[in-house]
Amino acid sequence: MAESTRDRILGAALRAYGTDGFAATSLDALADQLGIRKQTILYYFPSKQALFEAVIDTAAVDLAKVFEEEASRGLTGLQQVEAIVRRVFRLAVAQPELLGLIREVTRPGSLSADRLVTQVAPVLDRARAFLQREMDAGHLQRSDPEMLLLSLYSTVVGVATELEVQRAMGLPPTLRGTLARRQELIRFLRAALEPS
Amino acid sequence: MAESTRDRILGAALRAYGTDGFAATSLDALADQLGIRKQTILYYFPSKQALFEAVIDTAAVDLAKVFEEEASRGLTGLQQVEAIVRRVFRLAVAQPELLGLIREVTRPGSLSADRLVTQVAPVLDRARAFLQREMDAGHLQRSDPEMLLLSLYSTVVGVATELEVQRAMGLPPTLRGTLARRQELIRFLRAALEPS
DNA sequence: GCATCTCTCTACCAATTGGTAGAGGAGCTG
DNA sequence: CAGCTCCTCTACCAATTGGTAGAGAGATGC
Repeated sequence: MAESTRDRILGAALRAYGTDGFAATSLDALADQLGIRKQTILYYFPSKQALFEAVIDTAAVDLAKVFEEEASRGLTGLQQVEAIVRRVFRLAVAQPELLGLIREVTRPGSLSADRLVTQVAPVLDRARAFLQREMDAGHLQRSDPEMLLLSLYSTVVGVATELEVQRAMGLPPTLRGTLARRQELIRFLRAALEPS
Repeated sequence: MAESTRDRILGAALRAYGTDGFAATSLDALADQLGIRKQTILYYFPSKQALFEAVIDTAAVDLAKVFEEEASRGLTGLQQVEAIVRRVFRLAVAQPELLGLIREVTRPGSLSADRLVTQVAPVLDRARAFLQREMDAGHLQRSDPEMLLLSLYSTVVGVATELEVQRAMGLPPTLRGTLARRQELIRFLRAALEPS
């Protein structure tokens, strides 16, 4: 069965909001892109805001699934961290708009941040518990797991999504360049996390 | 002498663009905020886009000055890195909209990224040279300076600006919380950069 | 065959958008 | 005083915005 209209709208909206941002994307532009009328969008989603929230919800589910999947392999210490980093990079290449949406939603003062955040909270809890456990087991250098998690988040998402900054530094936006960056990031993280 | 109208406009625009984003900020809203008419803004800046570019230009100058100032103290290795981190955090507290603007401008696919980026390029060059030099001198763990710089950038700016993610993790957005985060980040970076 | 439900459309609308044209006041210069 | 520049304003405008009302087409159920 072909993709339903509703799903096509959600997909296009995710791409647009995750790339150009919510405010910069009009319903008309979205509809044009899909070859439908704006009123069709408003049939499925009662308002632009409601569409945004639906996009966030589906993105949250997708993200949670990705991480849940990657975390349930039972790896330990740095191996698990590396696996997650690789997964995030795969996501950044395959679905950059998903990480772009996170960036959009987590803008300081965002009203919709809670919506994403409460749905991803279990993933964060799990991650924090993992870090704590691995520190206790001596597999990772000991520090505050909450703040370490924040540092990890910033570093990984930043390196995976800061394409313009990378261009500014003269780093090529090619697949090969991305993989090199991933490799270097893993080295950086290993140095920071390996128990001394 | 009181602040000129032009400067007041630039200041309000920086705050608005750096917080709500370019697309979400109308000239009318900006004018209301300043107690003037939109046409006064258009007298000083021929278009909304031109205003944005002027904001970027002044922000670039400010940013370059901040880093230039902090880099000219002749510190070495981790001390210099720490000093910069502290400075970025001071900026994040005193002028969050400046870092917010960076975030806005460096959005993937941004058309104005070049404008900021070419002006800050000398700072990046200097930073890269510094890292290279310090690695050669054995003050920092050896790695690719370009990619290390990207990791550093992502981590520092992320930890300093990802307020919503921090709230999501239950980290308090207080000054004390921010300082604790800075401290933890420095520890993280020290672990990653200290020569073994 | 008829009614109902689901979906997409045309036709509008009021509000807001960025931008133009030009009036008019304040202050300086001759 | 006359003329000029600098600045801020009022008065508009066309285009775009998110959203409403409701027609019509196709499938489904009785």
